[in-house]
Amino acid sequence: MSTAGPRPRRATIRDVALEAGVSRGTVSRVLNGEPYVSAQAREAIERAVARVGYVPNSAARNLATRRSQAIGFIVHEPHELFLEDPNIGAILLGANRVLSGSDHQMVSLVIDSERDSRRVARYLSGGFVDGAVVVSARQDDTLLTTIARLSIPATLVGRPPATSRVPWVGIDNKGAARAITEHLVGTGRRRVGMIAAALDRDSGADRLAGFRDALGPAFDRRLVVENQLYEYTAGRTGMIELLEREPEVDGVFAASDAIAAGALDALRAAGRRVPEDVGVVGFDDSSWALRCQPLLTTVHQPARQLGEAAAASVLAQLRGTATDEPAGGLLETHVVVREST
Amino acid sequence: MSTAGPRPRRATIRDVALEAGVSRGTVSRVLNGEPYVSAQAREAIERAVARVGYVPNSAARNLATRRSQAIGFIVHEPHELFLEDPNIGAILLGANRVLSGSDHQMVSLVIDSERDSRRVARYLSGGFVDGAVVVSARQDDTLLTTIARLSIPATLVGRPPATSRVPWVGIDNKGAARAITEHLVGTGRRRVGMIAAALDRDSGADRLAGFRDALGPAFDRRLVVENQLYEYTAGRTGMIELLEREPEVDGVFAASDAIAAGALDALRAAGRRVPEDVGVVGFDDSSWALRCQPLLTTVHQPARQLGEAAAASVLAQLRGTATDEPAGGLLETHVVVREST
DNA sequence: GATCCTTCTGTGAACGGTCACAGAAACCCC
DNA sequence: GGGGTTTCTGTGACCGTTCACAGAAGGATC
Repeated sequence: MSTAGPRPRRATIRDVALEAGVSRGTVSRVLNGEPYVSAQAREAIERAVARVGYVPNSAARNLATRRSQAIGFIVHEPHELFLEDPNIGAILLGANRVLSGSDHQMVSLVIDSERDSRRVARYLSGGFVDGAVVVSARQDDTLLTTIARLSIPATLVGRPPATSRVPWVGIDNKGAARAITEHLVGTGRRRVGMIAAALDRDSGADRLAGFRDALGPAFDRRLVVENQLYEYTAGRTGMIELLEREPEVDGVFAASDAIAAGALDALRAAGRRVPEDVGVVGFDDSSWALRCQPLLTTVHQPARQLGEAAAASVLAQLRGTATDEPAGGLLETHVVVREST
Repeated sequence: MSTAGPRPRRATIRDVALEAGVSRGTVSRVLNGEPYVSAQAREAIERAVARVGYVPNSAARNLATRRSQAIGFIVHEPHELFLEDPNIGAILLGANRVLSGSDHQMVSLVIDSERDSRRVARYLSGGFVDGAVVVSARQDDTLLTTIARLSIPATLVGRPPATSRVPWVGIDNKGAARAITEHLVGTGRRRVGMIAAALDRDSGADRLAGFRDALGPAFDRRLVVENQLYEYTAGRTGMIELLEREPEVDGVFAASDAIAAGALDALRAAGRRVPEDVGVVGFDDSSWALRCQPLLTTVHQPARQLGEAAAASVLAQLRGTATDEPAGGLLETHVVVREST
């Protein structure tokens, strides 16, 4: 297939008007479902649209309305994780469902470097999107500053820094972490460790805080292994590290299901039985949890609903119907007991 | 949709012209890096751009140039798989790399129902994208018809139906399947089965054909279990089914790594040792392969490069520099021997 | 029958860029 | 100094919509 050639000119609103014997204005009104159009004109226009194969030109509409009908879905994670993490995936699906339901296009943007960050900032300023859902922003994210400066309607998934006034949706990571740690301790574990991750984000920091809370005086800093990311390999190496530091460990709270899966494999390789020798719990209740052997006890997090809520919040801001509480909404979590404890 | 509130008016090309004391035309030329602009004017304009905080308006540019600077990335799979399948993810990353490198925005579109299909068709006709990369189209896909009708530059990942003249990139699924089956047989297996999937697509059908080829007269239809999708659970149930049909089975070709991972878990649950009792091979060399215990022998597929090649092909079509061979390019694959055989 | 709604329609001016064209300025060569 | 390039600049038309405004037609009310 060679030359792009001049694409065949497509039918415009004028062609439709001509064909239907009315004016552009009337056609526009029909297209946008406005009242005050006679049934007769409406019908003629609909027939004309079909006959000339008219499709609205979005660029022209965007220019005239100064809106793009697109919402950015911004993820601040390495590209790989964006695809691997089922949690982010579920949030994305939820957001997409709500957005496409209200005739908005979702545009995914991944930030994985300083360069990406600038590119995305430029993209946001360029009027490509009317609003944005921001996932896993860091506490010190420059993106949040950009958004505030441009006053683009945006909603965060996860708790923003205290100083920020951006709306958000999230879960009570601290409370949930406390709950699942208490469950773990409740199965009679004495030496409980944690494979933590992403401490530069609210989710990571809060999960560690909840863990510490639950253990109280029994908390031992030595039994906490820290990682950058919520990922499988971090679980594997983290577990090996933990076994070295404390061979007697009999309980592990992994900061995510993927980490737990890695930890389970490391434990198996080390000849420990789960749950007999060591109890393991995760966080997320993502597809990893059901892929584990044994099936993972974890915190169910309503990831899809988080995406839906965030998208709905952005749309509400766009319509100007946002309730005026800048604070965020917390969605419910609960502990799901399976076979690993 | 009610009032969105008047966003603060942003600087336009006219403001820049005024500020720099030149005309719109000259500003436009500088912005697009055209020659024939004096150093003096160029400098004044660059300063003015910074001073007024000018950002080009894409809708206006798109309208005038009749281009959108966006390329669709269309995946015809269930939403879940889109996120779970690391193979698709790698293709996506490759495509994105090439596209963002040449200043195009990639827009992902997932088709998961007849309704989605229509929505995407409308999207394509709406001039939202200048071209498209299409992944995992079915053999009878109506999408291909739409693309042909609109004559949108597009490239398929995977071999299209014989009748279609759309450019494509892919791998030799049949040859690769034959090669890995031969490897499996070469380790002394006598009763070799296959967990096949996605037979309605070229990849699935070709992998089965290659398997059949390799076995020759030893091929036994009874030892082929069929599934809809390339997914973990299909591997698990497929393996159980296979063990029921033929308890003596000592070799398994899984149509994807995810399927192989499921098969491995089912084999472990059934008390079979891998590779001692049963040899297992997969396909893709995705992140699943390294997550398996034992590590999976598989076919390495250059997924990322497939994405890059497909994107490059679309861009070439857009520029009109496409070589005039409508046929596709085959990328190399090779067998990676690890621990499971 | 004059007045006032309500319903419906057409028109011109944006929206913010690009592009072709015309013309000015500078340079070169005889 | 006249003619021909080459380099640089400004202008008006256009891309395909929406939107505000003006005005026509018809019905109800006095």
